[in-house]
Amino acid sequence: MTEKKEVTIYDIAKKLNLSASTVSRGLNGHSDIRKETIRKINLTAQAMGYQQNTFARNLRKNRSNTIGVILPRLDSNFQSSVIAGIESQVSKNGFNLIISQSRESMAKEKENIKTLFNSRIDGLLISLSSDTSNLDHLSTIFRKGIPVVFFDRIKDHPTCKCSKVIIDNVRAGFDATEHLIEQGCSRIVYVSDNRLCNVYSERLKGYMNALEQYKISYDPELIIEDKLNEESGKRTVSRLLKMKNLPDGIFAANDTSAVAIICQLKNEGIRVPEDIAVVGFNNVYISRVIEPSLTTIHYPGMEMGEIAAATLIELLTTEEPKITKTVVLDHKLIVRKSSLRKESLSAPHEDI
Amino acid sequence: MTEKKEVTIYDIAKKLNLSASTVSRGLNGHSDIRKETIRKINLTAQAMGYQQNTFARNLRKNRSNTIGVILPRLDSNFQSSVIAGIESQVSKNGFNLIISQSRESMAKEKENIKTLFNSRIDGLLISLSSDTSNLDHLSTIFRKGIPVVFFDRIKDHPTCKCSKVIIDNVRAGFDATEHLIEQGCSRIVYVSDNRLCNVYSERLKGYMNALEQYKISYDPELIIEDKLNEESGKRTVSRLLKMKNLPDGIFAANDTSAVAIICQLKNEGIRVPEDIAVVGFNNVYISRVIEPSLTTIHYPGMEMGEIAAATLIELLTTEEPKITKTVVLDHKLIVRKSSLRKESLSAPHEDI
DNA sequence: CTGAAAGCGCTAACAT
DNA sequence: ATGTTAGCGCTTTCAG
Repeated sequence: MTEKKEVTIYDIAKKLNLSASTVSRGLNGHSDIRKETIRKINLTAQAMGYQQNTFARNLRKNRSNTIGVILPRLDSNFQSSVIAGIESQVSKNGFNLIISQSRESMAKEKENIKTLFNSRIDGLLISLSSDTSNLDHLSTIFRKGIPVVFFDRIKDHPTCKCSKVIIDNVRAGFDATEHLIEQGCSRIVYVSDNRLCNVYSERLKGYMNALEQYKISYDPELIIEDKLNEESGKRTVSRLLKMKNLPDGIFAANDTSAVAIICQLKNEGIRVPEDIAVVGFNNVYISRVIEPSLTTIHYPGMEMGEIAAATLIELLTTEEPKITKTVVLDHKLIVRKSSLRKESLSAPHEDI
Repeated sequence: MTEKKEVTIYDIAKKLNLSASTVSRGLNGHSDIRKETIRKINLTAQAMGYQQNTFARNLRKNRSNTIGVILPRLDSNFQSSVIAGIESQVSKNGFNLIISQSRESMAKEKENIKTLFNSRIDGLLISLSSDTSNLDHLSTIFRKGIPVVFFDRIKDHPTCKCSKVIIDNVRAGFDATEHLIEQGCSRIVYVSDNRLCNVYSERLKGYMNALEQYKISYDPELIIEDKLNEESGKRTVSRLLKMKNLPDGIFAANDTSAVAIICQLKNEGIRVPEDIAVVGFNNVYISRVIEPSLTTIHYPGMEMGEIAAATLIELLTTEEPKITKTVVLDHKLIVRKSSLRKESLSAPHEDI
């Protein structure tokens, strides 16, 4: 209830007839303190209820021991599994974590970066917002030499090379589109958010590659760009309905939009997959709940988080020279009912 | 790229021929510095790229200017809207935020508290995990006199009174159950997580009240306790199927479990709402997507977060005596298809 | 209205 | 293997 005076290393030192520096070294397990002394120090620290003052430590060491994370949204199965992966690595290595979300806005991302910079993070993990057009807002971070690892939504900086953890979005886009083609679709719509964002432009590229490989002509009308959220489904479907030739397949660059689109198609009396087959991206929980269940691309969020964090921590804990790397994780097409028009070809599977 | 020396208040002082203390005061808008001097200080601080060193400031003031948040999960529409509300208040008032999740585990919650305590948070916002049986793990927080505000999942402490932001769960449980009764259900199952948690025990109480008011006899077999997640739906349904009398209504204490239950009921060939009507709780997005759409209880997460944060900040910024309060927000029954057996009585509405 | 000086708690040369 | 000393950058009495 009352704010007692905090126990400091001086209090411990006095009690043990040692100097503060010895106590400090002991507490940090410094190698040139006697084992026995270390034991005594830890014991009395414990007994006296000593709690390290991180402000003093950070002030002195000019390090915060904290890693910042910025990602587009927290309320997503996928992104929160990334967080879980990050957290496990970060706490295992004794770092702290500050998490912030950009809500798909570059302006908010800029604010987040400012806040994290002012908190003096030692390193940054970031997955960019969909409308982030450049990395200028990271300049303070780069200028101060704070290591950055990108995951999922990345962008290259002209001069500052950073490590990245990604999937092969071109290949994934190809796989999704190819699957629709194999299911007999030939007028396939691609729905994405801002193509400034690598994941959307690369999935588009994969889509184009598939069309090309299967000799399907490309119709620019079929490329739709909107927010990929719950509200955009209606808009997208109404655009589709206005086309003279109705499409027979939709590849949506995330599950949320695929689900919203399916809901709206059903409202309009259009059958999925018979009239239009749909494929999403991310394999979030709702993709199994919707009817028909959603065919989608799965990739491992937790693992992505773990690897990104481990990569950053390595950068933070090893000596120079900083060597950067790009890790590409595997993805996988999960076939469910929303795209299955030829049951014979491939049975739906629910293994993930 | 290079780690330049940071600009300090001494650098500013030197440039302006002032003392560091004047600069410090000026930067903090202290009232007894001349307006003109303040302006000059701010201008040159800006020009020199001065960034306050929070470690030094915190060390000196023995305050972190940081608020800690602990909640059960981040990957939930509801809880992330609470976060959004918290964030808006916190940043508006110049505090920082550390967010952590307990993943419905008291052990994890204990760790979170330890971490936040070591980060020397000035105040704590917490929604308890479902299996938190007591507040012993908060003792360090209470002992140091750190203000705590509970929201949603609360528990009373024998001696330390705290402010709370909640809904009337008894009433909400009553409303949900009454609705099922009005729809002709008489064997109504109540599905919840751990009843140590106020929200679940109170919703049960509301359920009991409704049964009593409508003279429906209470059958303890119909009270089911499990985790309320995606996996538990199967278990719950298989328990129901083993009953000699199949129930005709289910009140699930959250939407996730209601959805999982509906999916499994459908798998088993049981019709919703004809055979069994279902009501959930929270009004998350998926409740609108599932077929049939889910009747549920809505309550305002964002507002809950805003009020909780504002309450804490008031505690932090005003002088003693600390006066605590309890804010009860309104909830609302959203009727959708999963419970509608008598269309005449009340049409489904989708206004939220 | 402004300045001088002390000190928050810790770590790291530099001694011994 | 341990002690001495200085200083990280800031705020805040106390003094003018």
